[in-house]
Amino acid sequence: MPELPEVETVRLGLEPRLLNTKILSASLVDAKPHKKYKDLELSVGQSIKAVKRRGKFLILKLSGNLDLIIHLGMTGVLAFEPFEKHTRVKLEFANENLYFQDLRRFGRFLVVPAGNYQSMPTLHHMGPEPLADAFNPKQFHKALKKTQTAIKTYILSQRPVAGLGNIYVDEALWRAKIHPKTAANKLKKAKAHALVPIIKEILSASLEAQGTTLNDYRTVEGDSGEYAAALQVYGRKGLSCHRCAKKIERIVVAGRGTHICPNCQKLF
DNA sequence: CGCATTTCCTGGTAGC
DNA sequence: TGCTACCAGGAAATGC
Repeated sequence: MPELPEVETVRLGLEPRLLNTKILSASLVDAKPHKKYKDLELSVGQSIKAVKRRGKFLILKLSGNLDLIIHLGMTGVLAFEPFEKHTRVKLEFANENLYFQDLRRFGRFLVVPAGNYQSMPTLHHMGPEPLADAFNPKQFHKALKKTQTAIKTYILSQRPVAGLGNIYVDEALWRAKIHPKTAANKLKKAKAHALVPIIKEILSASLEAQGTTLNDYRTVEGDSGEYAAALQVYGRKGLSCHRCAKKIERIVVAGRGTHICPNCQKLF
């Protein structure tokens, strides 16, 4: 599913084609106006002045002091060629159209006043970008002190750091030898510190591979990401841990399928 | 406020 | 074979 490397790959594909183009029409296709598809008509006649990303959200900065916010959810795909099925949104430009496909309708596509994210709590309270200097060991350790929530759950909340979803959080915790149920404020300082460069390395490597394609995710050009081959725990239930050869297990944390090596990741 | 649980949504698949 | 039940999960809503 689209997490930071996937969304950034999509952003890079969109930017050169959307910059300084005018939205001629914005229409819902097999979707009704809803909290997740809102105020699209306000984007009509506006020009796209920047194509940004914050965590897993794409933010198109529009000329009329508006932001067009796109979240790919689990199955969202953007492309300039029409899809056969599950198209939800079509944006028309002078020379081409942008289509949004979303099989399971977990995605969002909405227009808000620029920078006004009050109605989007996750975006509003989002932590630092993981590849930026603001995400550093000292600050991360400080953030983890704020709650006793399980470390995996807290990272998924986007508050201590932005952009990680179920795949990369499992990968990072395995690399750092941290059990996902460890209370955030109980994590040893050394472990918290170690997790920071690990997160940066995993996300950078995945971005280099254009992300992880398991099922739906595609680049704007329709290509698959190649990072799936590098996954160490996610989707490897019953297979051998690449570090100690014990079998990878699948547990549930905060209602999410969670992959761990029971030998490398002990809960203290 | 903090934290846990439920909801949304649909194609694939396990089980009978 | 054909049906039902359940699973996947990001973010918001709801519950306590």
